[in-house]
Amino acid sequence: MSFPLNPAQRDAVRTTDTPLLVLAGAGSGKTRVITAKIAHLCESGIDAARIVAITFTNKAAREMRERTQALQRDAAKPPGGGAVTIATFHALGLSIVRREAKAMGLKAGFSIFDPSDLESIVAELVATADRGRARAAQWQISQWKNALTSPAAALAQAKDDDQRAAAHAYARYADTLAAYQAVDFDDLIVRPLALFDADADAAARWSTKFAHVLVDEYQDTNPAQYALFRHLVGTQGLFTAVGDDDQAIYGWRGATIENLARLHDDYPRLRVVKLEQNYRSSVRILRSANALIANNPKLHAKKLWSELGTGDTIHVASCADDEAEGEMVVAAISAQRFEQRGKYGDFAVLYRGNHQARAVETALRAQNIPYVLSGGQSYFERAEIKDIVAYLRLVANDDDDPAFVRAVTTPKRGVGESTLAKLGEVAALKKQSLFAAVFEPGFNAIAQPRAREVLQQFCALINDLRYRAAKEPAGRLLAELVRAIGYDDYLVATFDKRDAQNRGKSVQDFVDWLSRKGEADEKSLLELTQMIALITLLEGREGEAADVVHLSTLHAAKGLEFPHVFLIGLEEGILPHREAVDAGNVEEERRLMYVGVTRAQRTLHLSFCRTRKRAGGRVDCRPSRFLDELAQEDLRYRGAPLPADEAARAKETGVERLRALKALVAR
DNA sequence: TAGAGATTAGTTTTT
DNA sequence: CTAATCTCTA
Repeated sequence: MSFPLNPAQRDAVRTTDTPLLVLAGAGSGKTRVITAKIAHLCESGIDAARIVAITFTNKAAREMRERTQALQRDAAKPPGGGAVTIATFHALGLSIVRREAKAMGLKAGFSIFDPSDLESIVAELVATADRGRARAAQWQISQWKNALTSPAAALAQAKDDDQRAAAHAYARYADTLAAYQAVDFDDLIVRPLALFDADADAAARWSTKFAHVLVDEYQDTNPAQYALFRHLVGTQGLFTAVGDDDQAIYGWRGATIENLARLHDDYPRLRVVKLEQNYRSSVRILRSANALIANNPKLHAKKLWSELGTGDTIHVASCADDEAEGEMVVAAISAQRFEQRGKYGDFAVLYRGNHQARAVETALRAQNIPYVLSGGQSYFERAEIKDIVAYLRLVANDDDDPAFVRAVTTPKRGVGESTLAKLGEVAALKKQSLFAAVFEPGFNAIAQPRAREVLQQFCALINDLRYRAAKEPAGRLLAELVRAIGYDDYLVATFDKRDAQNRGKSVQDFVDWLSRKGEADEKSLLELTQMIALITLLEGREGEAADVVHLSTLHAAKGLEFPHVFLIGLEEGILPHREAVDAGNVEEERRLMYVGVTRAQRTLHLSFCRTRKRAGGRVDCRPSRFLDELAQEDLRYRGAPLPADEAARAKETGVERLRALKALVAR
């Protein structure tokens, strides 16, 4: 870990007087370069408070923070002034919105709506009961926001009725959210930009705040993020953008590779440094990765090399179906762990879509092998956590109607659809929140006495908590809240014993986590509530770095590495995904495969299924075209049984192995 | 209003 | 074949 930087890395670290783009291949030590550069900037006399490093995921931000701190300890030099800001784009945006809330017309306790909160709101705006249609409109609005397209422009470029309906909804969207005193995820980037356009003072505040801006995973920025980046860079124009065009996998979220080309135009003094030495994978793995990605047209040609030795051949397995594939993977993990005296934590199983984890999970559970699922449903998306968070949101912001509805109906307390409908009528009439409508004479007149009483009690509880939130510790209030609403009783009554216990445990973990967080960072309940909306990881558990098999989507695996990687479901329609093929996005799918292959340090297992269960029946599958694009001489067939005659042939060269495989599949 | 049972859709990645 | 939504009854 402490071996010296290579010449290219050193170059990247020491270039501080001109804008810099670092093209960092997979495993080329980019996080190391960023952290070393932060340390270097501090040493060269820049106040740490004037340095910002931006990442895309909370996990990456956390890792960078840890490594920066470690480096500063080693340097035995107290960091001057404040601390370096290390945050995701969205967390950074949140701190801007928070600081400028008043200027944006938001109260301090504004809510952050997640997509599920917005779904019904958008459904109403486009006047549809069809969920698919509502979500399409929601997605479209998000695309427009990330592309910095105004509602008027959106309407002008709308191609069909659905898009026109979405554009009309988009025009009213901002006002609707304002009524709830809420912002969505995209707003965390877009609203600061709007403020900077309208308010020169605020614009200047943020364009001069940082002397150096570092961005990780630059290839994944979308136009809105790029605009924010440019603004933070300001007129001084000093930054370090680190990225890899071969790992751009968020095009569907509006990220555009053109941002790489744009950097040259917007900053003519831009220097480019390439990092091509890979410190992660064996030669065979890299050879296949290079061969694969060579099929994509390239802006900056790049060829990774490694000094880590030839390594094992890459295994390719054909499986009868997804169930067999799961069992094959688990059997291979058991055997390999035994042979190499490895740990479960050395293994990762990667796949295109979350649903593919299921078969592997089943097989792992059958063998009692511990595992973690990353990139699937996150901790904060679990129903029990969202229940509790709904109360917190309501305490922070009583205009938050979605939070009100969720909180008031969980646990069940005798307020149902008809009461909520009446409340909604009054609220709409008076242009008030649901919370405020509870105390309206008009509502009193039409509500059932019992429901009315329950509602008033509920609001009293929320008001009490709000009153105390300013002075009492967040953890204690939360614990009291959970008790006051009888949440444990609700769990026991609603779920079977085991499930109730699990959910109760995760609520308890949440209370503990928030208590610690509140004490450590001196955060108020309000700040913690807003932060929760952005956090996607179970932070508490991660510190343990448990010895468990990792299951992850390819997207969520970016930036990670494992000694042994299993890449499953390599079939046409899955990787590349059918929708992507139809939309002509095979190149992005290829980069996704490339990301998967380059996660592996020592061994790589590829597999595909010949058939797959779907909607009750069975569907035939064909191996992915990407298998053909790997370095065939490094592949070896293994796994599911081949007929004897083909097994003999399969022992020969990789090309023939693959042909034998395909012949088998063709039947 | 709330929970049990019937019905019907279901195809990708996430801050 | 699931899982989530919808409908019906106590």
